[in-house]
Amino acid sequence: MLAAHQILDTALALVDERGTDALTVRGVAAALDVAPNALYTYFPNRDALRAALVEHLLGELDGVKLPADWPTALRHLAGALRALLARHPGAVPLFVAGPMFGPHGLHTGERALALLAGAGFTPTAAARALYTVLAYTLGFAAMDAAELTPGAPADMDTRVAQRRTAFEAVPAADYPHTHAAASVMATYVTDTQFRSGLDTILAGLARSAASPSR
Amino acid sequence: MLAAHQILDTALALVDERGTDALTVRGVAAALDVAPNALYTYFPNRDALRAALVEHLLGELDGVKLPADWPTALRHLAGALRALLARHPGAVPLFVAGPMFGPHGLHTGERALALLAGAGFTPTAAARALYTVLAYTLGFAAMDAAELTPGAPADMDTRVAQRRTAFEAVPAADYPHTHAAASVMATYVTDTQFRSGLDTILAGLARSAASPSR
DNA sequence: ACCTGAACACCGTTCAAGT
DNA sequence: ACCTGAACACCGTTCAAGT
Repeated sequence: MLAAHQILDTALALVDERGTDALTVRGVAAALDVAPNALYTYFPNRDALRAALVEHLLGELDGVKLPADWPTALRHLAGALRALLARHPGAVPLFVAGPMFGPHGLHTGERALALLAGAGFTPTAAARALYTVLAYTLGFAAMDAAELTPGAPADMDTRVAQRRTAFEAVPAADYPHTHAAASVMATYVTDTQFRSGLDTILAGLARSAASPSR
Repeated sequence: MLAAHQILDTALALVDERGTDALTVRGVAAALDVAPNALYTYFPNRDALRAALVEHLLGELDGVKLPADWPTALRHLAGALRALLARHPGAVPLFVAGPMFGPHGLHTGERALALLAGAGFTPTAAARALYTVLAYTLGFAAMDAAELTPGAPADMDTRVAQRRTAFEAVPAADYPHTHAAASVMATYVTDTQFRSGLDTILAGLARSAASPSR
């Protein structure tokens, strides 16, 4: 007999190995040696399966520790989400299309809001801060995932080399600044770039946290 | 006889009217009263058509004026991108999956980098700043677009009302902070929230722009 | 070069039937 | 309740053929 978690595990394996498009009802069913329509006992349709997979992955964030120091906590949270999406690039389009606000998403969000409230943020400021960090993290992960070919080798050296090749192909005559900056950007390990942007946001938040409007 | 721009116009109309999934080779061909495979004269495959549509839309950013004051310029640029994506929510997944670095994307990027260089940013700092703003804008637009149903009424009053209903459904007992913040967030016109996050980023950038590392 | 008809290997989903 | 066989209306793409 099947079980919902088996279906989700198989779906995740397919997405990780062969990319977003491999997540098909028929493909998952075949991997489970089952008729395609067998899955409809557990999920009403394909989108429900996708949403359940997102929800399943968001569960990993439940274990993230959130220290009382709010910038550190937001760094941990955003870092964990980014790491999660980086581990499953094929799942990123599902997150983008989807329900960040299921039970697990709400639970993590609630923890973050509670933490910010404890740090002196008003409910409004806390919600805005969290939303900003979330949008940045999701957007960054999306651009990151878009660069990865479905079943390609994703080790950092290879990626940096590929980025360099791609960026150096930009004609320096037409795009001088792009060419100059691109040769540097290729060497940025993506983690470094992610933290840089996140630190910028946290610095901005700290500034308004020091003002009366917080 | 067909033309590439006709195909793209039709594809865009389909995406706008019926959502991302309506962008199919056969659907576009049918809308043009043409056999499905006729499109292969102009695009080698479906992904090329999608990429061309993204590129076509990015062309709208060429007209964005970038004043010398860099925070204002970044506000204009990010605002124009967000407005573009808000006008075509069904196209957002294409941007996310896709090639922000075609000719039009490069051109706009180059203009932004030149502007930041003129404001005293090093190539490295300029590239990082632009990437951060881009990630935030794309992530925000993605979450925004995910909320919209394919052919639903998208006027602001309706959306706020729907958001309120959705957020108020969150049980206050389990998620007190979420519930409290959510009732406020529902009333945020999305533009206000977008500018709030963007201002946070710009404030963070201004801080590092004042330091020697810029 | 540009378009069509026909075909291939896929999709998601439904329905009736079996256990 | 859980699964299957068969069918439906779709996909993207290719190939040979026509103009």
